Amino acid sequence: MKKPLIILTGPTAVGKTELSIALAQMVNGAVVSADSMQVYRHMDIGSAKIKKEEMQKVPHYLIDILEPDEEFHVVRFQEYAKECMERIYTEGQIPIVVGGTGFYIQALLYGIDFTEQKEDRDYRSKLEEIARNEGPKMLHSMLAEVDRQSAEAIHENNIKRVIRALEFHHLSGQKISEHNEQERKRESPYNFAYFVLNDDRDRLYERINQRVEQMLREGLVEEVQKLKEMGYVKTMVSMQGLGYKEILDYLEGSCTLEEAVYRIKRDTRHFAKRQLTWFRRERQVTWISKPDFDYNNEKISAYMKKELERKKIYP
RNA sequence: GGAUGGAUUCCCGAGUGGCCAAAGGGGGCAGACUGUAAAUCUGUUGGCGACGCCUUCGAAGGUUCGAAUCCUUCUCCAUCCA
Repeated sequence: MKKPLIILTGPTAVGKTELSIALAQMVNGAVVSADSMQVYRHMDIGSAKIKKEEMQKVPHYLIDILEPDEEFHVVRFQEYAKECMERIYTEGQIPIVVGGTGFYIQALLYGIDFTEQKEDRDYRSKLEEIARNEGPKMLHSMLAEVDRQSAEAIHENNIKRVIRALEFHHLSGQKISEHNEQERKRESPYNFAYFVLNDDRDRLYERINQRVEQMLREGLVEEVQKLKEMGYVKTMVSMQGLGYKEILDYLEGSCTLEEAVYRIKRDTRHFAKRQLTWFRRERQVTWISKPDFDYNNEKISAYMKKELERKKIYP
């Protein structure tokens, strides 16, 4: 018997958080955050983290679990999320995965196997050096030699992914392309509903712009200043988050505040678009277009409930 | 009133007789993605019954086989002189 799982996702700033509480209360759910930035403590404003009082006693997991100098990635997410879900099931609740990181959601939903690997820091930096000194072409042709298929699929300029493919081969002796192909065939071990909340593009972009302004009013600059004082620097994964890297640039004097804000807005819009591209590709998703429900969360909740009943997820 | 510089495709901006539907950047749109994913990367961007045709480079005329590019007049903008 597959266990129930509800996913609520969508592009950034579409209104997931607000809806998640209504949903959780309706089905006796607990929220598992699928967000690569909200895991970090001291990063509240820029990551649009839910506030304690907004939670309304709905349990939330994977928020504020790491310090900003700690590394976080899919594998860790997958591991932690599974643990949280076990606990939620034993409490007799339904896990609701809420967040915008599609890759994380996929890894959890399909239980993709990343095969435990220890890192080989040296090999990696060797590859990075090759890319720097001899150019991405060189690296790409190295990949072509060991894994033709991957080389064809990955553009030579995408150094990060070329390196990962090379690293995968180096560490496991296998081709990542073959591994991926297998993983793609997986069936989800859960009885799930995958909701993607969406809005008209224009409205979404407008909301993003406004939310950035709101963050500024709430003290985004001060938040980043504090992080900077705590010793967190641009190279850390956490500081690569939207809103953080740009304000850091401003605080270091390499651009004006106006420029930083412009870039945050623009890049957040781009990000939202990429998220949408990802969700479009996912199988078995239920799209929820806000205008179809007159922007009324009660109507949306009622629709979700019907879907859950239809799929025998709840009750 | 006079002088000079400018007006280019959604925006900025190159182009100064044919190789120009027009470089480059931005923005938009689309896509990829399996251990950094709020990351990283790719494609596309005047219209169409598309190896061809049609409409675009402030406006109207003109020169030329041929004009975004040269000439004339006009409109608007910027700076300077009165």
